[in-house]
Amino acid sequence: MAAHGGAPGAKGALTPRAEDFPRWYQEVVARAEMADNGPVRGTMVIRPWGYEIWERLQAALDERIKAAGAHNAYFPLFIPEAFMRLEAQHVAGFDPELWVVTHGGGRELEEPVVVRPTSETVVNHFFAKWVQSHRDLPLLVNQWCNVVRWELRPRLFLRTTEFLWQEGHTAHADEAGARDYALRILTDVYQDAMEQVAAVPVLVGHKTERERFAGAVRTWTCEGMMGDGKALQMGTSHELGQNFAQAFGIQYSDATGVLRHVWQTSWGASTRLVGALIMSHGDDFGLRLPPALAPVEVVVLCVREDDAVRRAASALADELRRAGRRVHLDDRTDTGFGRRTVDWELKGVPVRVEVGPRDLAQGSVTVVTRHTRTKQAVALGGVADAVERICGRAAGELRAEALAFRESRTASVGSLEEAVEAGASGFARVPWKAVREEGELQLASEALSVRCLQRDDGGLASAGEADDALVAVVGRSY
RNA sequence: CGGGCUGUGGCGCAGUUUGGUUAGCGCGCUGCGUUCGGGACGCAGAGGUCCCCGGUUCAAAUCCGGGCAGCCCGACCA
Repeated sequence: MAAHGGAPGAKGALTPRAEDFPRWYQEVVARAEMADNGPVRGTMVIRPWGYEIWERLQAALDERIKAAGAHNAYFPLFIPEAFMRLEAQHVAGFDPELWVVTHGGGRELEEPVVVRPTSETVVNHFFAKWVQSHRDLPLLVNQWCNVVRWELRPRLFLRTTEFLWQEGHTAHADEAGARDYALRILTDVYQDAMEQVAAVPVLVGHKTERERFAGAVRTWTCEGMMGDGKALQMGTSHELGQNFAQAFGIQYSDATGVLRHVWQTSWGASTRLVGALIMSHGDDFGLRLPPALAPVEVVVLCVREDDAVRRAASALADELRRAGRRVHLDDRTDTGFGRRTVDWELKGVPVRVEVGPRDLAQGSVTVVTRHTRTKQAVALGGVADAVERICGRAAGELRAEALAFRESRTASVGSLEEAVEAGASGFARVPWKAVREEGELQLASEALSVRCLQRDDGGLASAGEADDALVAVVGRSY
């Protein structure tokens, strides 16, 4: 680690990741002031530091979703229970997770109302109304909202009863149109935002029948590896075929006047991504944020109470702001220097500029890079450049580190037995032929699952390509 | 829903076995002062239905009965 590391084992330090990863995670969430448990079991209060990170992720996704041609809309929280029952697999998939409102206005409702676990059904109810002609297609809609699902074992950001997400719903004239769009969302929206913005490398592929979304014909997924070697599903894009179109009667007249059912997709990514960020990049000192997602990119810290220090720090903060950075000036005099540095480190602020009398005597300041925890003396005139350089490199370095970690924990094997062994600490790449449905059952008994199927070179299967030629990525998961 | 464990200031815990004054400790919080180059220190404070209900007893955080809640591990999920 860095030569200037904090006192190891200092009271109040985080539990080391290697000692107890889940505990480390909880402590980071609490002490970086990202979230709290809500009063109703499984609910989550997202605090400003966590929410601002989400807002930046959201902006990155929203921008890409719009670039893919979809428009935002909003559908209601409440869904008639009858809607949920229209598509058989969908019902079966979600039934155990539903929250149902039975009372309103002090009376029992004649027809219970479901709190949306996803909006598939309401959206399609309206698609049936809006789609009449081939000229109405493709219809590309996205919504940002909360959804609610019964959860047995909640964990902040990763799995909560209520969470925030984006759900896209589209209708296309033909199968290829739907399929291409689902893939476009997977790679151009999800994979790109995760790798380029969140700096989390992901594997892309499709789910096995067992892991597929209820009602989909194919589920595409982005899977990341967290700091403990477990997989996290970070975004999914579904080809729905005509399942919902038939259940909801979504039809259009084609150019020859023939009535046809549409082909559809749906896709979602949630606040779980905040958890992915924590677990991918965090270290024993707390969060490490890629600058693009950091609520504060640079904190300018006065080492001690001193007029010259304060003036210099304030001037530097202004200069950095003018350079377009999100800057916070920490000139608190009621909290010790050590405490303040540790707090900013916990929160993952990418760059710390420490201004003290000793620095100023040299005409310089101390610039600290969070993700490497390295310090350097920088001349006052060169601070903006130094910050620019660090922020420019941080995401790439975090991504490379995460990728190297994933590769160090990934083994290519030939048999199910070997996959079980390798999957315990990371990912096992094993021919799907060696697994299949029977193998999946055995994996489940070892707390493992097939995270996705992909080509040996990491590429996506093409239309009509048999799973037999593909590789299964096996691992533990969240 | 099966197995294990725990409920004590905001958080983490001790005390319960063997009932006994005013229920402690660490962190956090408030005030004052000294501090401040990697989680500072002193002094003075605030903060409690000991999960709930009932029972035993002169006396219950502690013993008994019943309830409730939460955590961890297994079957489902973004």
